[in-house]
Amino acid sequence: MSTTAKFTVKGALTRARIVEAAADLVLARGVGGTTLDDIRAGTATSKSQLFHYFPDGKRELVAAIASFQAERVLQAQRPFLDTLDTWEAWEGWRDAVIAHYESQPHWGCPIGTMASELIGSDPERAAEVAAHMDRWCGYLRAGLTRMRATGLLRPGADPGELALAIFASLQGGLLLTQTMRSIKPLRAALDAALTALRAEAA
Amino acid sequence: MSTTAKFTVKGALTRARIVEAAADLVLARGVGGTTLDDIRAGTATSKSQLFHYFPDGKRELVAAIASFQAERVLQAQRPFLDTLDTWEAWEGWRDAVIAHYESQPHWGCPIGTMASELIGSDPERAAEVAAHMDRWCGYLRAGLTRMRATGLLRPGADPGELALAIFASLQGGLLLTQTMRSIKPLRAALDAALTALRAEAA
DNA sequence: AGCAGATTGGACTGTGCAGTCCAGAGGGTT
DNA sequence: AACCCTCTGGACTGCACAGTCCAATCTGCT
Repeated sequence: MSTTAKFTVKGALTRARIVEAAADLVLARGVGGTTLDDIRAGTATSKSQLFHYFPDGKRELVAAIASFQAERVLQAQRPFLDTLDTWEAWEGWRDAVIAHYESQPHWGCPIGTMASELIGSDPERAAEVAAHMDRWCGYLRAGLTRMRATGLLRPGADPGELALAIFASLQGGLLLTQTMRSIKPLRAALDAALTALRAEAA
Repeated sequence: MSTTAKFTVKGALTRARIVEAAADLVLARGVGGTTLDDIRAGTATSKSQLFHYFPDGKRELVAAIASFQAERVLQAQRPFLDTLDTWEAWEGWRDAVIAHYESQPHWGCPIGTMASELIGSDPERAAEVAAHMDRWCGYLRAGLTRMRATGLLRPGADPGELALAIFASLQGGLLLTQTMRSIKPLRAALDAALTALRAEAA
């Protein structure tokens, strides 16, 4: 995290370049469908660089990609993500999410897709990815908790369950968006999720 | 489909045995994480049998597994799936879905997981899997269409969008159920989806 | 300048995997 | 019995891939 003494500026730059390009490749072809040689070719680097910056090989690279994608996707939801305690913020968030995924060359959620793929082949990496998803879902829950505290949600509402439900709609919508090659499912899913949320209004 | 003249009874049995065992392996470890040797070992068959019954190799086997899993998962939703035109039927369906996935040794949706994994590495197979998902979603839409016709849903409701939203909740709930190793997300997602559906009541 | 460590190139290794092939056993039809 | 087609066993091939290694170059520091 903070022990960055290992690389020079140039090195850190190269490392970042590798992660970013590799992230796109993995997003398009999946973890299993992307080889180190693909990444090597896509970044104009050599095998030794890959293992210089990621001594643990593909595993470590995959973990770095997951962090990078998580950061990117959370960033796309700012500033709404941090202030999901009004109805307006939720609407804004919904629009930001749709706009972000609509703009991506390849549809589908980088995080959810990786989690789903890795869970069967590399549970440890899958757990790391799942942690990013938890963090993400946590923002939703935090907003809902504040909404209940401020009386926007009825006292009996369960922020944890609601956050899970909304997050599930998001992930499922993205899954369908990917398989159907259309943004429609995501939009329908989020609209329905917010409708369900409104049903918990005070 | 109907041209079953290729195999004897014994052969068809062996083939079915392979598909069923392979389906479990793939469900647990993913397509990319399951090798033909794993399947060979798990079914006590030989390499030549695999290619005898699936001349196109792993691709054909994967397609067969997808069909098998689709059939199995649709079957678990009967009889509700065919009569989703009352509120009671939707409640029953919800319970049947949860009960089915709760009883599975490995959580997660066999179909959705395969679709997500294959889309990056084998688009043709992914399209086949997506077709199964469309069929599935079609049952939901058909029920909603009848509900609108009988006046249970308001005339302005869009059965297609609602079906997509509910199906997305289901798939997303299963994705989270898989990563979080708990049935809770699925239950929360389906409850919210049905709440949103009720909001469209006439 | 000269050293040490960071950085890079690319050939090489070992293995795990899908797919091939052939020889042989089983079983049913005449 | 003789025949043929289905079914089965398992060795073998070829390749793709993750990971290793060493030598060369660059960069910052003194």
